[in-house]
Amino acid sequence: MTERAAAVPALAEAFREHGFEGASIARLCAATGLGKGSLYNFFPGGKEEIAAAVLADVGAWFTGSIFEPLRNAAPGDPAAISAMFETVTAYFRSGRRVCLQGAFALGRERDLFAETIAGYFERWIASLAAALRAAGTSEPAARLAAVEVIAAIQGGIVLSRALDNPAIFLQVIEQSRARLGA
Amino acid sequence: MTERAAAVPALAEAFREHGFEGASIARLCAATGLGKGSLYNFFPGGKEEIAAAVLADVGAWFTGSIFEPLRNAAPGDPAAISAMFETVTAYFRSGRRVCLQGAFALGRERDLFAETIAGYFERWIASLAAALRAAGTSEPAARLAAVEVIAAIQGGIVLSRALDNPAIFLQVIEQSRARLGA
DNA sequence: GTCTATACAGCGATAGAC
DNA sequence: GTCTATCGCTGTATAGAC
Repeated sequence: MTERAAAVPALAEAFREHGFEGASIARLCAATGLGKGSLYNFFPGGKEEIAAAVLADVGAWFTGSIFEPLRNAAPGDPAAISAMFETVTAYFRSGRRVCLQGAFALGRERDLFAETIAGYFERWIASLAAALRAAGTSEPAARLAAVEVIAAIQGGIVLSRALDNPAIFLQVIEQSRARLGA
Repeated sequence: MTERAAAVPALAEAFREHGFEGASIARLCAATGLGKGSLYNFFPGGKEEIAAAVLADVGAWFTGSIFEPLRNAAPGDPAAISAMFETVTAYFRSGRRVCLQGAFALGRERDLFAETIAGYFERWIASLAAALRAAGTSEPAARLAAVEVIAAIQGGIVLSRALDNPAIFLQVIEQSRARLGA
């Protein structure tokens, strides 16, 4: 693993905590332990390239840990969907941890990374819809349900952070899970 | 007092479009047509006082236009809940317009305005739950459903902006509405 | 009360020593 | 490659003229 790749998780966390604008180069250096020289050596494109690398890394993690397992769901078995809820709950720390793509979607940064953000959610929707079809849901209903569940997850993060109460996130997850019979 | 209050809607829109950090004093001046001198005259506390005034104004609008109508819901009649969905859809422009309290909840600004943000969502949850009870939902189920619906609205904004597709917001609204029988 | 000028800190980014 | 120094700019906020 290159040093560049090794720094990405810490960079991601800094963006999650401070947002795109709030994550200054100085803070990114502090978060990684790298000097400005090293950071610009790894990411000549500066902050925008750093954020792009972070989004790509997070997207790859979701693909491997969530989207692909959903696509490989066994017919008639909701286990893959149930696993998604557990993985998502752990990843977002019951709503304490922000979804980078979701947070960026609410700000000006959305325009900078529009395709990346849209692709992330499109892949999530498509793979969850595929798992729902495998579990027995009809074609049009599967995509509608997938959109509803992912919106619930995003809203659960917003609401649990707003109320500073992770139980809200867990409640929303359980409601979605029950709705899907997973 | 009057001129100060008159500037607040434009200030709110600037915060919605640029976020708390991105809404610089210069941009707030441009958005209102006021000079820096006037802005600091109206809001001696600077940006933080401006944002607080904006949050208070938005909160008051929601109280009068959404929370109170929900609380005044006629027993057995879901019309007030139905009206909420329509008002919310218009206010958030089918997800094109960001929820200030929701967006702030995802960033560092949350800590600055924690009580205000929490109060906004608490009042929304409580008044929607009251309307659901009036419409015939049992006590514990009403609050659970209220949380779920408000999370869906917030997530619908995130998702429709991420996919740059207002139809996503409208779909989520319709699903919530159908679920509540409104 | 509103303007312009300005103070001072922090920003992203670059240059040059090593 | 990594450091420090620094550039040019913009940020918030204030001071003082009018």
